[in-house]
Amino acid sequence: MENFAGRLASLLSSLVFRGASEVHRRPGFAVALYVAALCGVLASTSGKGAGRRMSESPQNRLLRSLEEAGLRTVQRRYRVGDEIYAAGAPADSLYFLLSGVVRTCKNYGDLKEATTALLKDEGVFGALDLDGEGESQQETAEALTEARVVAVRKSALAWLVKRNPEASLALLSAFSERGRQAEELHGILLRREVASRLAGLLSTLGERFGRREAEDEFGPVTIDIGLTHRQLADMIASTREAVSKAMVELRCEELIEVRGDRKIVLLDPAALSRYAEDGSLRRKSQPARG
Amino acid sequence: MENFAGRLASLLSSLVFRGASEVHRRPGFAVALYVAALCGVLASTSGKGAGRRMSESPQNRLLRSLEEAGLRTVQRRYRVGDEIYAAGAPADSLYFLLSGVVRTCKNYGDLKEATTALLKDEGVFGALDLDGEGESQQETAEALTEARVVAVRKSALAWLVKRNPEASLALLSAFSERGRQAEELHGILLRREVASRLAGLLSTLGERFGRREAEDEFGPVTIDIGLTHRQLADMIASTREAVSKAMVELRCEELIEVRGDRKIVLLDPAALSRYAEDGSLRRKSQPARG
DNA sequence: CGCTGATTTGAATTAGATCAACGATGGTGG
DNA sequence: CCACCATCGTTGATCTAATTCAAATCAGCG
Repeated sequence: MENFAGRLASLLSSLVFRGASEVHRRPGFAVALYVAALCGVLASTSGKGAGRRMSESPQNRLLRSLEEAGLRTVQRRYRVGDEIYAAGAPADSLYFLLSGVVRTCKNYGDLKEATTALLKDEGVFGALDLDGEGESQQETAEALTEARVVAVRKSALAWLVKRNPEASLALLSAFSERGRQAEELHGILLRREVASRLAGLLSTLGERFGRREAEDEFGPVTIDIGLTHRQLADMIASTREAVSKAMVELRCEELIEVRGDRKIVLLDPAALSRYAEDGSLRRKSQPARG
Repeated sequence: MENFAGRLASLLSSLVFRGASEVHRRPGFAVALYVAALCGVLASTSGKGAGRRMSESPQNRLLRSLEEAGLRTVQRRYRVGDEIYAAGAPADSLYFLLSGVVRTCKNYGDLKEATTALLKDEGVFGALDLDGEGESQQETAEALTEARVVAVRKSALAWLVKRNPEASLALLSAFSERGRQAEELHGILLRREVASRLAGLLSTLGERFGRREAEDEFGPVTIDIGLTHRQLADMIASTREAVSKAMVELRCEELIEVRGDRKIVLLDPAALSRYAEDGSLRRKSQPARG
């Protein structure tokens, strides 16, 4: 397979010509590169392993590349409520979520805080760039459940990106996934009524954190994380009380249901997202327009 | 300089080992790579040119890499109001703005539309990923002024990323810049009062499109694009009328001024952004708290 | 058991969307 | 050049929806 030869060639050439100048700045990297080359070779000679890698998530491929390059990464475990980083902390690393749920939130107005992103089991967070070394985090990240997180220094990622094209693609993919999610939240915030925003939020939470009750494609979906009304409110720019009232409304419409352990069940995801679009269900059956 | 040797080595190795397998799929690419290698070498031997390149914007470096690789890119000019792509169009390309102002907007609820991004003279737009080839655009993009735009097929970018590490960094940088902007807009949308959201919006528009009146660091800033109240309203999830009233309020507070040609002048950018944070200026001098 | 924090409900208040009307502006076509 | 029309900016009145304030219930936890 040319894949094998290609990887070997590019890794070696980087090593010989470019890595050399890095050696005095980053002792140990030259060795790491040799290791990387060897690992790459060994991995791709095992046909089955290579095949499985193709179906791996981009993030896993990226992290594996880091390991293979022997770059030091810090994996850490957090418990419920633990702070991963606070606003103002140096933004010199990116964080990759391996398992658990993490949320990032922005503080503003001195006492208000707003959840800006919610990640589960995968995804990158931290200031999403590779250059802003000197800057500081704009938001706070905390674990909502037990979580395993890998912190990678941006300089290490930049180094890897320059040498490993697969890693570049993986990182780009991680960035764009986050972009997609941000856009989705943005769309939700544009709705005027609280109930609409809430419906939209629950709808996308269902898509991302949902667990289907049955194998039924359109059946009920349970949102698998416990969220307080306060947290929901923080995501849709509203208040606890308003969320509480909106929940009643959605329950009356039989769009959702709240289980004993506070988890939310979307009874009819499709109708819920329609509700979010239309602002409400005032006109139930008016498909014909114009 | 090792830079020169490194580039040559990595380009050639890609060509020999990896490029070979691409040839039958993409005729002409092998030749492109030779050209790229040559251009790279020639460019970096000219000391001054290499120096200038370092200070080039990442986007320019990226586009230059594309040219150097001989990849076909489509540059197009648009006039005021022209549509660059519509929602639903195939999302197989990314668009790089060279000059002019472009806005992207989302339509929802059948007749409402919301501006999701505003770009000037540079920046990437279109669905920001390299993989979603089969998908379609979720938003519409249109030129607000005369604009020059380069459309690049995602497949070409992916191809380039795999071979040119500099391009990867440039693309990552472009993505993260958009991410930053999206986050900023997100933060603005979270404020409750229209006047606050408007102040926040004008504040960031000032940073991005502003022109200082004097060399004074904190002096007035003029927003260099003409925006109607309707367009402002579309960015902060509000209405023309509400924007009109909020503008009066900001004018009374002497935070902004509207010039004859409708351009908005931020009289005190710092105070304006404070206004956005606090929700208002009710307490003018209450720095001590607790 | 008495905390604390989450949820729920209600009443009062206010912000903003909606509706309507008018002058100003700017572009179009005769 | 002017009549015409569409859009823009502005203002006021009205009405809905959401925030705010207040208070009661409930749940988990040390």
